[in-house]
Amino acid sequence: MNTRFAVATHILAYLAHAQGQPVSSEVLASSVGTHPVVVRRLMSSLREAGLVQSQRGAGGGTILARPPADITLLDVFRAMRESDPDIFQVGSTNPNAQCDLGGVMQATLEDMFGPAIEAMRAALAGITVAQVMQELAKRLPGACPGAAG
Amino acid sequence: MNTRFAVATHILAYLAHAQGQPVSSEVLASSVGTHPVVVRRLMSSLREAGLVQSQRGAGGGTILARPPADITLLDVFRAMRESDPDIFQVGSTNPNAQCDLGGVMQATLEDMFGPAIEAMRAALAGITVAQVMQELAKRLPGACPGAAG
DNA sequence: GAATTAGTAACAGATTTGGTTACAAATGTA
DNA sequence: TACATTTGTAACCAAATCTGTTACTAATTC
Repeated sequence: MNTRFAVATHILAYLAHAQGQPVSSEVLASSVGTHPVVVRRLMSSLREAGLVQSQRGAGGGTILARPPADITLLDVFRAMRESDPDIFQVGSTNPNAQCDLGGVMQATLEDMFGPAIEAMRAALAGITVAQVMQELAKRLPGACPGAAG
Repeated sequence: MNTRFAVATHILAYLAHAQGQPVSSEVLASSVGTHPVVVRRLMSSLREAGLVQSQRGAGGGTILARPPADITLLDVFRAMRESDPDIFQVGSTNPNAQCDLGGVMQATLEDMFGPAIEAMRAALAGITVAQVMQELAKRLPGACPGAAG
């Protein structure tokens, strides 16, 4: 899900840069360096999460559903988690049934992990797509004529 | 790596509970609910990370290489990362070569992710195996006679 | 020398992932 | 209406990964 998260953020930054102009999956795929269907597949998650809106047909494409400053990396992260719901869920295998250490271990780890996960969430929630776009713009001083990628 | 992390922590808590008595991979596997070879495989990482020491032969097994209070979940996390070095590395696919957005995007995301990762690391570093063991003991009031699992 | 235990290679099965093709549905345009 | 464009989605393949397992070697104790 590394790549999914990176690609999703890439896409959102691109859409932010497009300022409301619909962008096709083909253009996005070209920028990201993947197949348009991969982009559309990923877009499904972003759409379900309410981060983007798509329109079919000629001249169609995808736009941001909210201002870039109102979309945080935590939103993106959550959107990606839809299809991968337990990244941070401490996985238990099939522990000894005679004693309940397995279940207790899982619950314990989840509890002890809690603060770590919360810390990460808080940090992610502090970064917006607008910030990512700005940071990108800083590092790409006109290198890509007319497009974010 | 969810399960690997959980199993590793499970093992370390067990070893902490054993208080210096070597524990065989068979016993650990039984507690975790997996195959002894899986345990030994995982133990390789823990050994390389300097968290445990093993001894072959009759009466052999594995013991903690340090006091449980000196082993944090961050240590465990790092040990697991050995074989999975880029969990937090923002993966780039194969972005458009014409403009360098791909590389810039990766670098940017890594930078913006940095604080989030640091926050998580700090939280993990604040939890020791001794604490996990204590927490487990609290929740297992004598349920498992003579062993942690 | 026998028994026990770790270390490790090798393999099978299941799952996941990314890329691809294919096609239906929607939408704008001539 | 007919056509081109674009999304939505299913299906499939190849590659990678992970877990469990077998098998064997090396080390250590008795």
